Amino acid sequence: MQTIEQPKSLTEQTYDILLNAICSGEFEPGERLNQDEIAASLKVSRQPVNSAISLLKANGFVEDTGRRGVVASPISPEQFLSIYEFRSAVEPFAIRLAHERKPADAAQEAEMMLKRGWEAVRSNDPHQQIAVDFEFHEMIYTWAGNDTIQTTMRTNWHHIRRSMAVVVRGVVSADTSWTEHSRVIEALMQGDVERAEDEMKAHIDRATAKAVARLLEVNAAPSEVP
Amino acid sequence: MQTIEQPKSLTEQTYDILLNAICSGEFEPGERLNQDEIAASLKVSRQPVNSAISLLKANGFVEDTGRRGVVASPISPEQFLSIYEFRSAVEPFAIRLAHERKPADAAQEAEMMLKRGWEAVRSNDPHQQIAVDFEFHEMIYTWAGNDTIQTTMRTNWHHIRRSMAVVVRGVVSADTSWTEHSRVIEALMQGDVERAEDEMKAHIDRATAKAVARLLEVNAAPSEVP
DNA sequence: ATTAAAAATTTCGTATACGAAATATGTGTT
DNA sequence: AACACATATTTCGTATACGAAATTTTTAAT
Repeated sequence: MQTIEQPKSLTEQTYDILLNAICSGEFEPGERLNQDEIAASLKVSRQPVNSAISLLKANGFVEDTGRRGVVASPISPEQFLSIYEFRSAVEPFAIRLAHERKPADAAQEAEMMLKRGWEAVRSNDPHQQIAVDFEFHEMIYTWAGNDTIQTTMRTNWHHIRRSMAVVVRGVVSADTSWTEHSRVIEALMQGDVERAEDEMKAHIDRATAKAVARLLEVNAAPSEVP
Repeated sequence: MQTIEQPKSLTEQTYDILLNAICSGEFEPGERLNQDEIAASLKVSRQPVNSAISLLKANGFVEDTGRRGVVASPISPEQFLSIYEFRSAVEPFAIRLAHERKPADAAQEAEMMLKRGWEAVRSNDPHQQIAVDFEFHEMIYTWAGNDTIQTTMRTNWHHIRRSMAVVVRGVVSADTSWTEHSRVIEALMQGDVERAEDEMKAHIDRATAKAVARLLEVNAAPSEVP
């Protein structure tokens, strides 16, 4: 399943840079992406920029407007919710698989991860918190040994990250999140799959609830008129 | 969530054509994709071909070889299994959502779909059977009203289709499949979610078992020596 | 006849060029 | 001033061009 490690092409590098720019909010939802400007600022030709934009479009990070060019996709609460809903089924399933397949040193790995999680909480850096949060869940996916889960969730995560960065501006109560992560790991290490699944389900549901609350809060706030 | 309908660009058209060529087995696993040849045969320049290949790479249908260019990805039983495993969690979940959200005319729609399914079985055309099978499941995803499920599954389905066409060569006992589909719908229409979920789970598990059996059968057959 | 090195060819990634459609600017009319 | 229409400019998608790396073919040496 692993591909040969190639030095990244300009197209891929451009994709990574643009994806990050979109997810971090440098491009606001609805903002147009000008190929010439991007090419100039990255000091590449328009060719890799154009290709990268096709990739972004395929993954839903930009979209056509019916006019010229593309814009960073508007963030829809619907999409955000659909991802969380999706996770509420997939994450507990990943736990079940992880229970069956986790490696011998899973406990140590988990301990280190939880430590890093709490460090991130203390750091008060939202970007750091979002990053480590994903690493925690990715660790579970890896234990689950199912490549489809891993690939699928990685793309979804970028969408979540974007919503967090752009709409919610910051992570949603990272401290309670890591308490919940700990509970999941505890149950999993004790071999109690049912409880581990339930804890994960509860974790996702609580995260959803909080995220939705923030979303409504932000949407309720009056937006400036141009 | 729906994007504005644009007349498809050459890049997108090329992507669709190549994806289909790969999934139908016109390009065998491991076979190289020559950009010049493809461009010439489609009567376009190499530019859209190059872009399309980037898209295929991102979705795992072709991969780098460490040498020049890309090849149609080898089909790994692992990937095939990982998709089925994934489905065994997602499909029952889609049923649960569909139960809550299916439209008023779901019953009629289902009836027509089942009818088409049986027609496909009678037709004895594997391509037709694979296509209608997907349509059935896609109908459920649509009822489920979760765009992430729909998008994710569409890509996965191409991978499944490819395995079917290239490795398994034909659909796996389509007739029992539609008996199972009928059972799912019956339970769903009676409002018995639990049973509908179980039937769907059983359906996927049986499909997996059959596909795996075919896979082993094919792999066991001695391959010709060059 | 093998093998090694050199030269020629292929083929990719990326840059540049071009035409068309979309958008912006200007000009004239009322 | 407000609008209609013409003209200029921008910007995209795609074609073509170019340089470099990979691959094949040729040539030369043992």
